[in-house]
Amino acid sequence: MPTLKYSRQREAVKEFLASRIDHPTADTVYTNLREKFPNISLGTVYRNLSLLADMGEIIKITTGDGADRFDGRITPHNHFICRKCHKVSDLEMESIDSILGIAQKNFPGKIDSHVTNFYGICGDCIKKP
Amino acid sequence: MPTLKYSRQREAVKEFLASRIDHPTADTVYTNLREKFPNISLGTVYRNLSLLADMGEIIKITTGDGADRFDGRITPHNHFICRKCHKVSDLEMESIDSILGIAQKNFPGKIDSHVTNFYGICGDCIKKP
DNA sequence: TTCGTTGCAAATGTTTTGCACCTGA
DNA sequence: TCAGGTGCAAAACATTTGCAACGAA
Repeated sequence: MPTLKYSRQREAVKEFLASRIDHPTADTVYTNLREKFPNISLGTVYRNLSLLADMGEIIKITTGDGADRFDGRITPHNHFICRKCHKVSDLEMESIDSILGIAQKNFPGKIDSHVTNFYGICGDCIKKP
Repeated sequence: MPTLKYSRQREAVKEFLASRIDHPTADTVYTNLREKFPNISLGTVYRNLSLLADMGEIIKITTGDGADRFDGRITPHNHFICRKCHKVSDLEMESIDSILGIAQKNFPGKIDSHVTNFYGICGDCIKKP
């Protein structure tokens, strides 16, 4: 692996994600960064998102519903995806990492992590008709 | 929603998935069904996979690693994805649905389900260098 | 100077869709 | 008959990549 070099664009991607509590797609990151870097390209955004995710400085969220989303919050937490408005929310909940032990029983490989996404109707959508 | 009509192709898609314990992609389904239906199109395969998944007769698995996969087994279970060979396996484990209650605490919406994928190194890859 | 990074555009891989024809009920 | 299903090809998306120019160390 090559040594990373500083880049304004990469810093801006990270900073932008840290400033948001929603979970932007690559395209949203791109659109917003264009204000500060009018010439930034989508390829650069994808390259940096991928690098940052590999380094563990951001989290990539795959919902299976359109484009991947990215999260600047890296403390362990889970996500909720609304079936109606497709919004992704952070869940404030106690750790469920004990499910790793449950899954590991009788399994011949080595399980080291899990990704759990919860689904349902979000608080906002419940109120609407 | 329109009334479904019988179709040989849809039956064959369902039957093919029921016959496999791995978790084929749409393209794998397509390639295999071509033996029985030389003119079947990828579009038809996708349309039927999508229909069957909506009806709950098969499960769509999004791993975030290449194409989606499909599972003909619909009894509740979880999946393991190997970081090395990217194989998807069924996990035989006790229910972890109690995490729904944990997630629901302090959450304003209505959580009705979860998808949990486990990651690590599978039994086969552990043996290899 | 060196080598990672960027912008641009083209390419890739996956999935969806428009349309004319076919088929089950 | 008629609404749903199919094959084919084109389109739509999301993401990746080749390359020449740029910029940090």
